[in-house]
This record gives sequence, C-alpha cells and structure tokens, in this order.
Amino acid sequence: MSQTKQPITTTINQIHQHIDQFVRLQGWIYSKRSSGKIQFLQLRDGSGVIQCVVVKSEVPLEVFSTSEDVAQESAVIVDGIVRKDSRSSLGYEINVQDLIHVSNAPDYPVTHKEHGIDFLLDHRHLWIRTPRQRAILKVRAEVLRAMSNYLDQNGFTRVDPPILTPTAAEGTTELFHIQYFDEEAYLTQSGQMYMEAAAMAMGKVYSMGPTFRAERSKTRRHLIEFWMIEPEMAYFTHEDNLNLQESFLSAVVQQVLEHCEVELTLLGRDLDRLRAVQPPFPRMSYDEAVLWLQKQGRDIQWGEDFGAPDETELANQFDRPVFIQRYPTKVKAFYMQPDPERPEVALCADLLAPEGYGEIVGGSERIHDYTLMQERFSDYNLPNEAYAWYLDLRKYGSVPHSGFGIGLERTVAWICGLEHVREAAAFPRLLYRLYP
RNA sequence: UCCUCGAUAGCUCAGCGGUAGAGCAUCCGGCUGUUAACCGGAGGGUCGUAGGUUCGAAUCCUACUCGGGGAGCCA
Repeated sequence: MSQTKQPITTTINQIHQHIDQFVRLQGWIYSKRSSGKIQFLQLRDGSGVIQCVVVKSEVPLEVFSTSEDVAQESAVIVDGIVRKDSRSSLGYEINVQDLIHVSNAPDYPVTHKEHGIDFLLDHRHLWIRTPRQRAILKVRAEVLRAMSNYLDQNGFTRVDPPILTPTAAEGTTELFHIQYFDEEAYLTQSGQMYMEAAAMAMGKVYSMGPTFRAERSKTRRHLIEFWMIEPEMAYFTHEDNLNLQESFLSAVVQQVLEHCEVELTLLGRDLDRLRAVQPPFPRMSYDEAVLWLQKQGRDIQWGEDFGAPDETELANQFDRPVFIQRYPTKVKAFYMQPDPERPEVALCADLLAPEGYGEIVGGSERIHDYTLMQERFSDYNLPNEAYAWYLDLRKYGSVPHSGFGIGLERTVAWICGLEHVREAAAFPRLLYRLYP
C-alpha cells in the first residue's frame, strides 16, 4: 500500500500530467455502477468527470464498504493511481486506494433520467451541476472574457453605470419600481445614457452588467433580468458603429470556438455554423426588408416594426448575422439620429442572429444636436428636469457619437445552440419565477 | 394582457366512465469491466383545488390555482 506516500492533489482536467502517479481528487459522485466485487464511481470535480475503479480484492474492507455507501452527489476525496485505460471514456481512470466520504446526498432529486423544465428550474441550484449546464456556464464566462479582451485591446475603458436610476432610458418598456428612501426609483433597463456621458469623458467606453425589464414576456428569447454589454464611442458614425459590431462579434465567436470546443461539442453545436461568423455581415435596409417580407407573403406595411417571425425569416436567408438598418424614426427610440438626407428613417441597426435567435444587438448613432434633442423631449413628453444632465451632454462639447447594446444571454444561447435563453443564466429570472 | 397546451408515485409518463399502472429513483438481494449497466424482490398515490353531472369520476362539465409554448414588447 502507499499509505506512507503523500498523494499529489490535482484536478481531473490535469490528470493527463499524472499518469501512473499517486493522486488525490476532491469532488462529488456523478454516478455509480457496481458489479459485486468491483465498483465504478464516476467522480466530478468541476473541471471534468473521471471513472474511479474500486476493486474489492485490492483495497481494505472499509474502503470497499465506503464505495458501496456513496451515492449520486455524495462528496468524496479519492486517492489512487492514474491509469491510462481505453475502456474509460476519458482515456484515463483512477485505480482507487483510499476513499474518504466527506458528506452524503440522500435522495438526490436531479437524477440522470428525464426531468421536466418546471422541476429543473425549481432545482436550478442542483441542475447546474450537470455537464450540459456546466458547459453553458463555461461558454458564458468565455463570451464575457472575449468581449472584454476585444474591447480592452481596442482602446475602450470599462465604465459601470448605476443599477438604480431616477428615469427611464427608453420610455417604452415596463420598469421595476423601487422605493429610494422618500422618492421613487427604477432598476436600470439600459446603461446607455450614462455610457454616452462616459464616452464624452473617455472616448471609447463599455459597460457589462445586469438590466431589468418588467415586461410580461414569456418566450424562449426573454428574461426579466439579463446582461447587456453596451459600448459607446465618441466621434463614431453609424457606419463606424456597424463595422465595429461585426468585427467585435466575429472576434468573440472565434475566441469562444478556440477555447470552448469541448463544451460546444458536448452541447451538440454545429461548429461550422460558428466558423462562418466572419466579417463582413450582410446589411439590409429596412426598406429592402419590408419589400422582401411582402414578397414572401407576409402582412407588413412600411412604418411597422418587425415581429419575431419576420425577424426569423429575414435572418434565415444568411449563414451569419445580418444587419437591418435605417428603421422608421417613429418606431425607434427618441435619442436616435435621423438620417440627414431622409429624416423619416433613423441611423440605427438591429443585428439579427441566424437560426431564429432573433435580435442580439441594437445600436444607433445618437442625436448630438441640442435643439433637435430638445424637440424630441417635447415630442415624447419626457420631463426636462429628470433628463437635464442628458441634455447637458449636447450643450458642452457635443460630438457625433454612436453605440450599441448586445444581449448576453441571447448571444450565449445562439453560440451554444440552446432552445431557450433561460439556460444561459445561472439563475434566470423569468416571468412568475423568482426562485431559487 | 391575449391565444394555446398541460397538471396522476420523489422524477418522466400511460390510463380517458366500472376497485390506481410502468420505467427510473429509494430500500433489500445477486453479479470482477460497467458506460443512462444488468437481473430478482419490496415500500411508495385523498389522480392540482373547489363545485357539478352520474348508480359509479383520475376519466365528462364549470370555475379557480399553478406551469409549458407562443403573440405583443423588447436584447
């Protein structure tokens, strides 16, 4: 026996560096199969899953009886020798010498059989232990890392806008009202206006953080709380904005492909569809889109916004995301810059992801003229006092500027090929679901 | 808010007018190479709630509650 020798504490993803060595792994039982005098414990430790073999004739009696006691999600520490073995799906397995039962998990609810979504969401705190959910969370982390990398390397400064705000950014969507001492406040639905202020201070800025919309939306594309990444750039035109977006998103997808191939494969993603995400992205004007949709037999008139099925049909023509640009000014937010040559359309674009994932980015050039912005305030009945600071940005050294917001969960859902955005958040907030 | 589907064992479901079922999970037993292991046995349910029709309701009707999918709105 090797009791006198100290095991090397390591993790499953490092196990290939320890062939034939005596190691210690700390984790949980993922599943177990037994065959009388031999037990196969599938151990997970957060970095991976490995098969640990306990042979009755090779270990002390109490070690074998411990291996009989442990069940799914029991916490255990395993000491054993790393063996190369083609019978194991990882290619390696642990020949167990000692097994410490840290704690048990009686009647663990999330079994490896099928479960309904209601049950899984009620047990989200346990559901995230499964390989598929872990892979999604890994990809989400990589998406955020890739976004920071790209922006940091391209002269952007991260600025964090407030979560508690005195006013609405868009004026259209439903907000969460909260008590802010003696006055009313709202949870942010976008940091954009603050990012415009920051862009005038730093040139190029971005934010990443949660936003909240109290809309009674219940579809595979909606969360009540979701993350947005919002870059805002001084002296950027509408064209500059689109060029940045396609370069940014392509870089993000390619970095995720490079670092998360294992996870994407586990999720069953078609990697070729992601490899196709390279600039330039197709660009379609709103005018063209309406004509095209009418030709497809859809009931839409110039001046109306697109519905979800319209967006899906538009996006399905292409193998990469498509920009739909220059929407009617009237259906878009008050701060968007009208096209100087055609004031009835705005210098804005939505980026539609392929495969029916819908709008993942919305961006525009912002109004920088003080008088025009003031007109918009009265047109939209916005209270001048609450937005005085925003108007100030047009008063003191105003410049043309542009920005966009990208929805993190929709982007992750698209990259992972998920059925629903709820799996792209560790603890999704959904309509009528605030638990766990 | 509207449309639509659903609620039966811990989980996933079958049963659709005549005494409540299966697989998995759990517990007991067997198996030295299992891959959602397998084989034998056991325990486990006022069929979402309330009312109605009927000799008789999990099953038919009404209302309510909770949930899924979608629309609108949006990222």
